[in-house]
Amino acid sequence: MSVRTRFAPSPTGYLHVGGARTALFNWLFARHHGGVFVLRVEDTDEARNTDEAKEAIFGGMKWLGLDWDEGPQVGGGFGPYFQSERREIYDRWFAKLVDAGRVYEDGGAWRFRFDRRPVTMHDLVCGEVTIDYRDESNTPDMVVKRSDGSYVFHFVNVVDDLEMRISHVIRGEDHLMNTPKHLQLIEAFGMEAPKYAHIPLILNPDGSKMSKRDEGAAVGDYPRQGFLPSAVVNFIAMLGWSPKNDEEIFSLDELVSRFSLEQVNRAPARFDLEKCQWVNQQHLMRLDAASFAREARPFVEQAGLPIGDSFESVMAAVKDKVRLLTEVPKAVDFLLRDDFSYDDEAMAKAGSNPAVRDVFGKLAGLFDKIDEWSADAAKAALSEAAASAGAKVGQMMFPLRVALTGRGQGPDMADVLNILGKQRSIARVNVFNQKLA
RNA sequence: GACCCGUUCGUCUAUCGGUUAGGACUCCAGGUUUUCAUCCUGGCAAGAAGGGUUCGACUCCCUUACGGGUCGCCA
Repeated sequence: MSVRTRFAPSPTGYLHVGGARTALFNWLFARHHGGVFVLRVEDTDEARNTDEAKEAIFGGMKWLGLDWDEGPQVGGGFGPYFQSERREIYDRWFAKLVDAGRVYEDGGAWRFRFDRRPVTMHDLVCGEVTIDYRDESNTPDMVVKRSDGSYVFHFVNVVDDLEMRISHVIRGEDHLMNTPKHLQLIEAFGMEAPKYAHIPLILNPDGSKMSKRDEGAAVGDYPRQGFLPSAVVNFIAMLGWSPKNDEEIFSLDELVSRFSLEQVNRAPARFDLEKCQWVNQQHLMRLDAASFAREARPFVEQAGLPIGDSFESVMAAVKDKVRLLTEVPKAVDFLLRDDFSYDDEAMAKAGSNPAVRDVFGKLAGLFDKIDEWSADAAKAALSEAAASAGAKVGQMMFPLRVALTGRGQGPDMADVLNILGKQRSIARVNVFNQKLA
């Protein structure tokens, strides 16, 4: 039996992390088994559907790298993939229920008559779960067709899974109690049910259910907050799934080869933004310099900084120092432009050593005498200046940092010296000396 | 309220009856980096509670507590 999974969002809001993870698990499962991943839009609630939401969902999935083999924009042999366009198919399946005598009219709507017996499902994550349908108060016959003629979720969802030959339904645990209903419907149709896997929900840090508006909930916010899609995917995969060992940083491809439903946990997990950022940093550090520069560039441009010839080496100098891409502009502005400001606190600290004036007074001249500029040569010059002033070179490194960058922290000094080069270094030392005076 | 699922450091998790209960994030201390970050070392920190079963239970069973979910002509 070939594996066919699906993600079936309703376009009533942006893509949130819970939905994204459901999509991810379906996608990973399909890719792992060489199967097919279907995207189906459940847009039966016309009042709440919006085109923006639809675009947000498509865009969010593409950003995460979750491509679909069948669905909107790509087509497929089991379309249409918008439920709003599948009316005739539903009418046909509804007729089967009528013929079988399993539905009855109630107030203009049509209800499905449940079989009053215990229903057992074999969930791939939760195991065997039995719901007793003899207790009618807890399981009233459900409406499958509204009085306005439209069909409800349970009906269209089941019909589409059947029609689209879905083999595995991986969805949030909030659907666990719906499954017996779906099983009864499928049985009434005389069809074979797909396998079900209900994955635990994602909670807020305080344990409440994560929903719209909660911090970190909207996938659409992640790109501009400086996250890499591979990091977000990695992080949400670890919320409810574990490789069962100590590894925790994975690329999308690595997740595909390792993923299995047996490794999905049963307990809900809380969303921890701190760790998500740490995962992002790990992914950033695994990028090669050119890729990092390409990812960071839009953020640097948006901050209004000039992209010079040294851009790639500048990016390489800060690659391992940021958690989010949004931190890049601040980390490199003094390398990309010369009209930066000097931090007062750093200046005060740098100037607190009385030897600094003497040392730096000589430094520009020594720099100027260097024929072949390099970080080592510059440091040697600093050593010489320090020695002649009777100061320790180690104590001059911080002042040098302030002189060249205007602040007390930043990239490695060797990187700064190399990127700045001789003339800019001399100019900055001169500016520094004027500020000291 | 009824029904269902769940419960290991603050958080994400490992453990398939016998372990000093491991790793990671966060935090703290020390080291390296002449700053910060990275990195290294160390530290704080957990089996919800009570009963069973067993030579032995975090692991199996029951009860309670707590958390989450579901009970729509929403999806």
